[in-house]
Amino acid sequence: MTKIIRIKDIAEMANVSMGTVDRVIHNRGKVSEDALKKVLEVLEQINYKPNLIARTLSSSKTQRLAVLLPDADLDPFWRSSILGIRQAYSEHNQFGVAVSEYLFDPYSGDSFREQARKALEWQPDGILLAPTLRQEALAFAEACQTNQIPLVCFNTHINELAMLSFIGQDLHQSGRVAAELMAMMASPGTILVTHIGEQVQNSVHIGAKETGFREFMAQKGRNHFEVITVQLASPTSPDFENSLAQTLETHPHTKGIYVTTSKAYEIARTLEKLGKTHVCLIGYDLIDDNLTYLRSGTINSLIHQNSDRQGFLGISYLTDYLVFQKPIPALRYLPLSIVTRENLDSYLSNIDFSQ
Amino acid sequence: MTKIIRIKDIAEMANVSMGTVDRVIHNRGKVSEDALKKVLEVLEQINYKPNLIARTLSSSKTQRLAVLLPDADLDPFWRSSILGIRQAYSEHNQFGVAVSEYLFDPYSGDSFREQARKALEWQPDGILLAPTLRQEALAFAEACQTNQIPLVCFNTHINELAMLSFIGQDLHQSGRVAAELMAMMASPGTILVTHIGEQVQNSVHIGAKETGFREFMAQKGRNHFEVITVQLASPTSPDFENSLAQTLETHPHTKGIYVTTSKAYEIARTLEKLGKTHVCLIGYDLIDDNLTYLRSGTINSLIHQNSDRQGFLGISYLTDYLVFQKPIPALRYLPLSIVTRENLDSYLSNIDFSQ
DNA sequence: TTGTACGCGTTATCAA
DNA sequence: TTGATAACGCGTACAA
Repeated sequence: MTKIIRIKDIAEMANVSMGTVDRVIHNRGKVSEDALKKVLEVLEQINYKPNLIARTLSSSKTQRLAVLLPDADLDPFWRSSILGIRQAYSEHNQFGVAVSEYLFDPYSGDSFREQARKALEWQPDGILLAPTLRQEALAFAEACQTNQIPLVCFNTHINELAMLSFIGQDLHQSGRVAAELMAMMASPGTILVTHIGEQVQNSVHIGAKETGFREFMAQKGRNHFEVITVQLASPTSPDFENSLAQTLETHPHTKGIYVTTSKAYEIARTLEKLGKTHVCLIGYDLIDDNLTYLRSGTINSLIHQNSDRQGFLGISYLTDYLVFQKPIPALRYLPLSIVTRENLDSYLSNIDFSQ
Repeated sequence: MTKIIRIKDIAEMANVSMGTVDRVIHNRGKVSEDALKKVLEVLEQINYKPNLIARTLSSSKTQRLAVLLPDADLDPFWRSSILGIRQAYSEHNQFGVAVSEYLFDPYSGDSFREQARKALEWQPDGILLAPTLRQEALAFAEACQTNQIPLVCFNTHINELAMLSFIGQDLHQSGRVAAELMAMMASPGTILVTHIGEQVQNSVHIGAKETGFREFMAQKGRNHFEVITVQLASPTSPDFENSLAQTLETHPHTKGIYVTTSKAYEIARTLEKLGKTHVCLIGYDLIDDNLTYLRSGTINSLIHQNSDRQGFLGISYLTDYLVFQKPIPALRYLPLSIVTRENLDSYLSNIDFSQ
C-alpha cells in the first residue's frame, strides 16, 4: 500500500510551490535554473504518476473527435465500424469527448473532399479516418499535419501516410489464413480468387491478400490446387451472373472461390441459382447478407475483420492520447478470426464492448 | 453540444440546496415530502448523468477486489487469466481499486478453503472467483452472500451458485465447433474424445463439450465418424504413453482426437513419439506447450477460451459495479475462437488489452 | 430536515 | 520567475 505522491508533496520536498512543479512537469518554461534542478532531483528519486482523474476533472476542455468514414448505406461493410465508434463514444463521453461523424461515398473523391472539408471546419482536436481513397487520403493527411491535428487510421493501410496509429489487420497473413481454410475444406482442383467490388486504386491493398493466399498454396498446397485470379463483372450489372457462370464453365474443376472483399454474398447468391453450392466459398466480414449464406452453408467460412473493434479502438486511442495523454501503439493488428456456422453466434453476441 | 447538468443546476431548478438533491438522488432519506417532490419533478424532466470522474475523485475510498483462482504454477492454463487480471488492474487502479490475488491448488479442497478464508479476512468489497471445485465454491458463495460481498465468477459455470455475473464460454457450442473442425479436417474413421487431466467433480462441465461434439457429429457427420470416449491414464503417470498407444491399437481406424481440456500437448507429445502425427488433434487454449505442437502441425487446431479476456472482464465488471455503479451483464459468453497455425500470431499479438 | 463548506489532485489565472 | 488560489463536480461532515 504505497501512498500516492501528489504534486503538493513534490513541491514540499523541493521547497518550491505547486505552480513551479507543474511548470517543470509540463515543461512550460518560466522556471529558474535553481528551481528546475531542485524539482528534477526530487522527480528522479520518486516515481510520480499523475492522477488522471483529477487531471480530466480540472482541465474540463472537451476534446472534439471527427470521424471520417464511408456511409454504411452505400456499403454495409461499414455498419459495424460505426457501432464500435458509437459504443466507444458512449463509454468515453464522460471524459469530455465529443464525436462528430462525417460520412462519404467510398468511391467518390468529391464526396470525400466535401466531408473532409466539413470535418476540418469543425476544428476537431483529433481525427479518425478510414482512408478508402488513396490520393484523397494522402492530401487530407497532409492537411491534418499542417493543422497539427493527430490522425488515427483504420481498416485500410496506406504506407506513405503519416499518422499517429493504424488499426487493422495483416492482409498478407489474412490471405494465408484463407488459403489454409481452403486447403482444409476444398477438394483438390481449381481455386478462383476474385476481388469483386473493389476499385483499382486499392490494388496494393488487395494484392497483399492474394499474395498471402498464393504463398500458402505454393508452400503447403501439395500441388492439389490451381489458383486462378478472375475478374468478374460488377455485381450491380446484369452481366454479373453470366460472367460467373461462364467463368465456372471455363474452369470446370473449380472447387473453391476466395473472395477478398466483403461481397461473398453476391457470389453465394449466384452459386445457389446455378445449383453449384458444393463449391467451397470463403469471404470476409460478418455483414447480414454474408451471414445468411454462412448459415445456409453456401458460404463455408468468413474471416472476421473485427471492424466494430477497429472503430472502438480508434476512438479509444484518440481519447487516451488527447485526454489522458497516454502513449498509444503506432500499429495494432487485430485477430484474424475464423468464423464458421458453429461459432458464428458466439461472435454475434459479442458485438458490444462493455468492459 | 448539450451542456452538462450538475447537481448544482438541479438544486437551482428545484429551489433547494445541493445537499437535498444529493439526498434524493442517493435516497438517503431525511428529505421532506415537499422537497422530494420538487426534486423528483426536475429529475423527470432532465436527464441527469452524474460525473463519474468527479465522483471517484471525491469519494476516494479504495475498493478492494479479491481474486481467487488456481495457481498457474500448478496448472499453466491459468497463466493468461492472471495476465488479464493484472492488465485490468493496471488500467483501473487510478479509479481507486486494489486487487489482491489468492492462489489455490485447483484440486485441493483444503487449499481452496485456506485461500478463501484469507480472502475474506482481507475484507474485500468484491470478489472474482474461478470455481474449479463445485462443493467448495458453493459454500464460499454462500459466505459471500451472507457477508454481502458481490461475487463474479469466470471460466467454470456452476448452476446453483448465486453470483452477480458469469464470464466464460458456451461449452456445448464449443463442442459443436470442435466437431465441425474435426469433420473438416479428419478423414472418415474413428474419433476419440478424451477428458485428460480433469477431475470427476467437473463431469457436468466436461459433459457439455462432449454432448455438443456428439450432437454435431450425429447431425452433420454423415456417418463418416464413429465417436468413442476414452479414459486415459493421468499424464503424470508413467503409464500414460502406453495407455494411449494401446487405445490406438484397439481403435486402428482412429483419424482424430478431441481433447476437451487444455492438455492436448500431452497427447501431441506422445503421438510424435509413436509416429502417429497424421491423427487430427483438436484441443483447447493457447498455452505454451500447446503452441509448440500447433506450430509443428501435430495439433491441428485449438479453440481459444480467451482466458485473458475473462480475467480482464472480471475485474472490469467489478470495477464498473463498485466504483461507477454501472449495471453489468449477468452472463457474458466470449467468442469461440478457432486458432490454427496461420492465425495464431494474430491472436498472440493481442494479449494486451490497451483500449 | 436543510444548507454550507471543505477536500479529492490537477490545471489555470493572476497578482506579486 | 514565483506562489497563492480559484475552479472542476461530487461526497460528506457538520452546523443551523
